[in-house]
Amino acid sequence: MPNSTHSKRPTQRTIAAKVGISVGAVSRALANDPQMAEETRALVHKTAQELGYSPDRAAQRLRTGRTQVIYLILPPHEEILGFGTLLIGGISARLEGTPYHLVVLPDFGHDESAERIRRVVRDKLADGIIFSRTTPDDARIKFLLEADFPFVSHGRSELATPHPYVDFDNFTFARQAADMLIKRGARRIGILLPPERFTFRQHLLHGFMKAVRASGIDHEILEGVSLDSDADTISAQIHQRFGEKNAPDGLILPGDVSGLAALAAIQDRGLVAGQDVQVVVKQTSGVFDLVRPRVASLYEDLSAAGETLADLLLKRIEGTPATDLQYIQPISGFLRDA
Amino acid sequence: MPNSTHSKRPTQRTIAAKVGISVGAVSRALANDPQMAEETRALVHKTAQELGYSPDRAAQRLRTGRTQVIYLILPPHEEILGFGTLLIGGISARLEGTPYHLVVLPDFGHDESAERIRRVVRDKLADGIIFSRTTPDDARIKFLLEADFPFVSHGRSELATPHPYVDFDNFTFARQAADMLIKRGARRIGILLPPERFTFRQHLLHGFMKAVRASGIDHEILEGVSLDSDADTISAQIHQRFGEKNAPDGLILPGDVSGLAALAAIQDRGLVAGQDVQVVVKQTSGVFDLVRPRVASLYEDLSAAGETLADLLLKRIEGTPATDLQYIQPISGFLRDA
DNA sequence: CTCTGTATTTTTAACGTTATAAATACATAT
DNA sequence: ATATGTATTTATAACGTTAAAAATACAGAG
Repeated sequence: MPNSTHSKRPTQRTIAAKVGISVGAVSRALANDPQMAEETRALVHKTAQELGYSPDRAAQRLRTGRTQVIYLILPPHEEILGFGTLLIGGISARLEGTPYHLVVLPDFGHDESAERIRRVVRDKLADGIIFSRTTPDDARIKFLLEADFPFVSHGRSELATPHPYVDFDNFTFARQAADMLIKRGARRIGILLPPERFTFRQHLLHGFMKAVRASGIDHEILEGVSLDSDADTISAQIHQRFGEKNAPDGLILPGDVSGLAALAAIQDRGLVAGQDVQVVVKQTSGVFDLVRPRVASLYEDLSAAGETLADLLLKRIEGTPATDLQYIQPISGFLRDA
Repeated sequence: MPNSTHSKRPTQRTIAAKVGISVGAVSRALANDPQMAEETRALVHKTAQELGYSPDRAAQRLRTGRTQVIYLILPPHEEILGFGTLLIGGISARLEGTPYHLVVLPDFGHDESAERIRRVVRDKLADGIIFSRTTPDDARIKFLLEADFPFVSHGRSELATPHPYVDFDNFTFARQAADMLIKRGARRIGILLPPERFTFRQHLLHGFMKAVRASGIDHEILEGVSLDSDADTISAQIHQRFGEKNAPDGLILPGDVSGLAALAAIQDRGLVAGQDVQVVVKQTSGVFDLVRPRVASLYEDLSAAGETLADLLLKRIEGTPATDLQYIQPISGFLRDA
């Protein structure tokens, strides 16, 4: 007999009985329908408060079709330490005080996130979706646009139809990082990039090339590895590269884990970061404030990104057009190597 | 807008119409009620499949009171890198294939997690709750036991009534860590502990003291800081300690961030970890595989912890008694400093 | 004093599901 | 034939909410 907690929870019916009006009237009073008498509304609100009433989400959802749920699909890869937690923190901060709940679904496997999104839409599991790691021709974005389902992507696409997004300014990051390396006297700079398919690879590359071209500096893109390679692979590859001729003396690492992996490789080679090799990393977690030797780092504020993602999504759900919901997030700060 | 046939989601009514039986019969067939004829059941399942039917969660929830939601309350502090993401990954892995959804709520502010839990219970927002950072006399646990609401805590309490939990074996961690330091020739070992109020502080302390007493080694608990102090504070405090007389030459750091902070302080003092000061850290993220100089580390597998938390919670929801749902998670591996 | 308009409230009818009671069919025992 | 089961299905009601239609009251206009 697990049915111990007998219905002690107040409903609109409870309020209606107490105030002496109909349930429908209570519903509309709580919704602040201007058609209801000011007086009645106040009384209903007061007694609702007294009784500790809170609406039944299931009933609302069944009746209205609005789930009051936001879905967040997390990428399987964590090349950024605490990526998920930071984003979740930001989203939740924005959702605080709204009736929205955040459902989190990590995306194991490869590209099953498309399938997950399909199910969320088909079964109307949420009012809106947030996901990350977009591609220029992102199938998920196409699907969601087609289905006219509210979403905001963390990252851009190159589709003709505009869509809401929040994206870090990776172009400027890469350009500034390259400029920093050059200013410090690097002769040949290298950059580690994300896998080909992701849009932000292009942004990083363009920023990098912009600085490279302006200065005419020797450069390279690290081969055989990407931001998504596991730490050991990155370490090993960079270690090897520094054993070859014409190795770079300046490195751009757009992620916490890859930054650490590169530093480890450099050190294992007997080189000193900041001296023999200039390094600029993109960090989100703050680890590089604690890692020695200190290296220059630029911050991407994922918590703020999360807040903006949620903010734009709520606006999208309320009908704001996509063109007003596109945000490129600036670099939020940087730390000089001591 | 002529639709009605195309975009409408199939319901039990759709199935009933197609098969030619009543809605109630469909419901029971889908539930595999043995009272239903085998034949009918099969037919209903088949057509449900064909129509792409999936039950409406809101309706089920309204009718049955079961939300099919698990709530995870994340601590505000992230002394462990990626704590949230790892735990979420584990929980989600276990929940995969079940009808349960994971709602994540980071706990900003101080101890508002008690308030959040109260609301989850009062408004029946979930079928079960997971939370962490327990105290010996944890108010949340008392409340949930009192309310007879399913939960599993990540961490133990010292309450008389048994409750489900998953807890890392911090006792053994601290004992082994201390033994390692002693074996490496440390003369005075120190440990950084969590704030007083948390249960796992005692476990760490007891493990530490067990090893200390057995060996009679000189020892200390780092003062003026805790695991929850921010990285800068930890760094500064340890830096200062190493400038005083009788400084420890062996350190136990039970967290990623504190480990990094300590290493930074040691290095900033001109000392070498692994040489002048022996260090053992507890890591969950893998960062210490990448940090130089290498230090000894013991792993806490948070992803596995998440899976167990979810597993025990599902069992609890199904009525398994609390005494069968208590798990102390062993150390999952260690990395020797090179 | 009826007519009509306006303000407010009540009634009705769902949303999709499931638990319970009631009904049906058909066999077997009396 | 009537009663008594047994197996299966249907009918009914409800979970709590809200949108739409219908009803009520009461004002001022004619």
